[in-house]
Amino acid sequence: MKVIPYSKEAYDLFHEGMIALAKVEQAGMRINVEYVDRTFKRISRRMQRIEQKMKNSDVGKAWDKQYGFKTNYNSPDQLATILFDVMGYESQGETDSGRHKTDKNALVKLDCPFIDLLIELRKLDKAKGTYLTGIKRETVDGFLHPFFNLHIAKTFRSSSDKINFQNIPVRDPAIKEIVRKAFIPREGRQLVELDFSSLEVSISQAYHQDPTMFKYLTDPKSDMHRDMAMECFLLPEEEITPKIRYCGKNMFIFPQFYGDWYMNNAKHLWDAIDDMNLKTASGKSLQAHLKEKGIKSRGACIPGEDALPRTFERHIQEVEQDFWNERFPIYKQWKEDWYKKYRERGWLKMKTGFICQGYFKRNEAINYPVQGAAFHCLLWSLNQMVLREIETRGLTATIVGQIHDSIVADVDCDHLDAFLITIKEIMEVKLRETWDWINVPLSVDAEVAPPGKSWYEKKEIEF
DNA sequence: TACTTCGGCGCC
DNA sequence: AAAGGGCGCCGAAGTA
Repeated sequence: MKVIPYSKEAYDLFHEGMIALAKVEQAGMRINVEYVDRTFKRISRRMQRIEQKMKNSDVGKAWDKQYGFKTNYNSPDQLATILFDVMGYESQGETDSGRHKTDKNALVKLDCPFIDLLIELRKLDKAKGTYLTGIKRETVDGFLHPFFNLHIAKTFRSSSDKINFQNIPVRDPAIKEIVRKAFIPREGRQLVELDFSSLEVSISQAYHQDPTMFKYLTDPKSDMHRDMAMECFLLPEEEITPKIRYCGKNMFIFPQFYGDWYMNNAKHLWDAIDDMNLKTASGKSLQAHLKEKGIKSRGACIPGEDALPRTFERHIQEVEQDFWNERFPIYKQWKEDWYKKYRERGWLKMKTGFICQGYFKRNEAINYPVQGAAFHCLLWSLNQMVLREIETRGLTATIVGQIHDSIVADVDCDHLDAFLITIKEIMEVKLRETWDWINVPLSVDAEVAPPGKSWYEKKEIEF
C-alpha cells in the first residue's frame, strides 16, 4: 500500500513553516562579539589552571608516567586505563562497545579529587569548544543565523544546526551564564521567550483521552508531579519540597511517559537522595524517613532478577504498577491499542495529519505522534506571528529562534505588552480554535530579559 | 587529508 | 514481553 506522508493540511503547515523559518534564519540573533572573544580567552586561561592542578595530583602523575607527551585528559580511553587498570578503581559499567564507562555519572561514584577537576574541565571545554567556538565561527557582522530544519526528524519535529539553537545551556548555572551572555537584543529592544507549559502531556491527552489525566490537566489545584513524588517517597503532601517534586517529575513521570521502567527510576531516585541532599519539608533526611517506612536499601537493580521485598526497587516497582494500572489505565490501554494498530498497518498518523511509516520499536511508535503533534502546535503559532500578526499589528519585533515548544523573540521595548498579548492569544486561544482535537487548555509562560540585557538575564514574568 | 564510529554531553 | 522518545556537535581514534 502506498502511504502519502501527509495530508493537505500537514503539507500547508510545513510549506508555511519553511517560509517562516527561513525568515527567522535570515533575521538572526544579535551577538556580543566583544564578550565572546573576551570570554573565550578567559575560559582558556581557567582551563589551563585546572589542567595544571590535575597534573600535580596522584592521578595526574600516574597519567604522565603512562602516556608522557601523549597525555590527553580528553581521551576516554586513556582515562579508563588510568582509573581502572592503573589506579584500580572499580569499573562502573560498560559502554555499548564494551569499554569502561567514563561519563560524569560513572566518575562521581569513584570518590576521587582528580575527578572533580576533570568534570569542571569537561564543562568548560563544552562551553568553549561547542558553544563559544561555534558562535564565533557562525557569526557574521554581529549576527548569528542558526538553521531550522523541517526535513530531518523522523517525528516531523524540527532540528537546528550551525549552530544548534535548540541546545544552548540552561540547567547548569555556570555554563548558562558563560554562553547565554553572548546573546543580546537589537538596539532599543529586549529578548523574550514564550513556552507552552507541559505541551507534550497536553497533546498526549488528545490521543489517549484518559479521564484522570484530563483532571490533572484541567484542575489547577491538582498536581501530577507532586502526587507521584508523594508515592515515590511515601510522603504526605505537606512534606513535599520543590526538590522532591522535581525528582518525581524528572526521575519518575517523564521517564515513564517516554517508556522507561521502574528499575531505572529506582536507581535515579535513590541516587538523588544523596546527590541532592533531599530532606522533607520538616527537615528530616529522606534516607531516615524511608528507613522508618521499612525501606532500608536500594535493591540490586539487576534486570531479570526479582526486586527483593522491603527494597526501594520493589517499592518503585509497585508505584509503577499503580501508576499505569490504577491511576492511568485508559492511557495504558491506548498505548497497547495504538502499538497494535501500528503493527497491523506499518504506519501511524498524527493528529496533525503527518504519517510515519517504517519499522519502529514499541516506545518509538507510541512517542512519535505526541512529539510531532506537540511541535506542530509551536510551528503553527510561529507561522501566525512571522507571516501575519507581526506585520498586521505593526509590531517592531523579530522572531529569532524556536526550541520545540518555545519561541524566542527580539522585541521593541515600547511594543512588549502588545507583542505579549498578541502571541498569547495565538498560542492559547487561536490555536485551539483551529485544531479542535486539542481538548485541554494550553497555557503559555513568558520569560523576559530587561531592555538591552542578554539572554542570560531572562526572568519569568506574570502576564 | 577525508571520512566513519564512538563516547560524551548540551537541549526539549 | 520489553525495558528511555527526539536531535547536533565536539574530540579521539581508526580507516581509506
